[in-house]
Amino acid sequence: MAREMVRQGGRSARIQAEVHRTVNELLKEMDRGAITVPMVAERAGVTPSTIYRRWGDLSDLLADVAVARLRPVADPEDTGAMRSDLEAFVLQYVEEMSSRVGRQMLSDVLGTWEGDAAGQCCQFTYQHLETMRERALQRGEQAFDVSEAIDFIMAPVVYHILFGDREVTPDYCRSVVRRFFRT
Amino acid sequence: MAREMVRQGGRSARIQAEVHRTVNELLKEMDRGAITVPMVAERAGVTPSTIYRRWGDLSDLLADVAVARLRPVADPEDTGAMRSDLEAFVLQYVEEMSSRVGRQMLSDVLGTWEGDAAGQCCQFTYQHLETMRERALQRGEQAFDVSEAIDFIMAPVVYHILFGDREVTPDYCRSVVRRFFRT
DNA sequence: TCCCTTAACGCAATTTCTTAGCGTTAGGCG
DNA sequence: CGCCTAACGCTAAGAAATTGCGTTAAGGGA
Repeated sequence: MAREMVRQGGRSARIQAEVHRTVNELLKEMDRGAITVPMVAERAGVTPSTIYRRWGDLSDLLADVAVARLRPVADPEDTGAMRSDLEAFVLQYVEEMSSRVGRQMLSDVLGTWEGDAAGQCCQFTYQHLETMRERALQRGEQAFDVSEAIDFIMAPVVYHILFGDREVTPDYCRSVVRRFFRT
Repeated sequence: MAREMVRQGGRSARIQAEVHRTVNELLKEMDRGAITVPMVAERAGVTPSTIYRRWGDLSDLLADVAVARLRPVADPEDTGAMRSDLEAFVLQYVEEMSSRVGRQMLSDVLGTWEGDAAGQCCQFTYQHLETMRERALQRGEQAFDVSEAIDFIMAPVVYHILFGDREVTPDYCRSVVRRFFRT
């Protein structure tokens, strides 16, 4: 579910916003597994059936909220050089994703294939990397390949966040970027 | 849930096996989202309350089944050389994980933190890589670092399976291994 | 501007799933 | 062989999910 709204103004948009806000609020207060649709509905001031009809079920709703939250609001910071741009980006990404809530958002996104949530989030990353690549080109730097940056930088970081097999520290992030430039 | 059984013989073990078998069967027949606890219970010939008590809820059960299925039954094939060992391993891993069911198992494992399912699966990979490393040492090859193999080989492959942003073809797998040895 | 169409919502009844109490069965140990 | 109790089955109560139907209010056209 969470399809694009046919009607995007007024009541429908208000409810969507309110439900999203409520989910984010609950996500901070309690464990993801403790959240239920009726609970969200009551706090948001709507009836459960509204949520079920619009989003399908709880997983789809959570995935939809996650995608909305992961959707970038601005271009990645311009630090003046390609390498520091990449470093800043991955550090911020990890900062957001390795928290409890961030980790849960990731698995919510990966656990559903409604509206291709995973693909969408992936696109956000691609777009950011592409922006950084073009910036590098304009500076006259020897630019990098976006899909290689995914493989060398993003993939390891995401892997360790998801599987929890090692701390994803800032130092580790920097070492990953360093390794990328030694290819 | 899915804790280690206190009693590991007889009825308890029979039920666990039957429930696992049933889940795997259903996973082949229908979409993961269509499966319910009562459905599993009926087919397995047990009451729903047994499943709820033992596994907690559907996600925990699915994660438990996934971990059991991912648990290796044998050491990775010995192909005679380190590089071909790694290639064979990643090819088989991808073969299993990039199917619809495999993809679902992965997200089930990542979507729960009961019994550290994700960590367990990760351990299986580590163990296999470690086996291959030791084999390489015995052959007198210059062995690789296991955690680097994770970052260079497994992470990209898993990333693309999960996010679905590109086909993980055998050619791609081989190119990932090739890249690893050019470090 | 006002009306018409219909997407989206609220309400309520129904169905299905989940939880919990309690008695029963059957491992595992002395 | 018999005791202890983990684990199961049954059942009832509670919560969540689904569905039909009437109502509200976007959005488009006269």
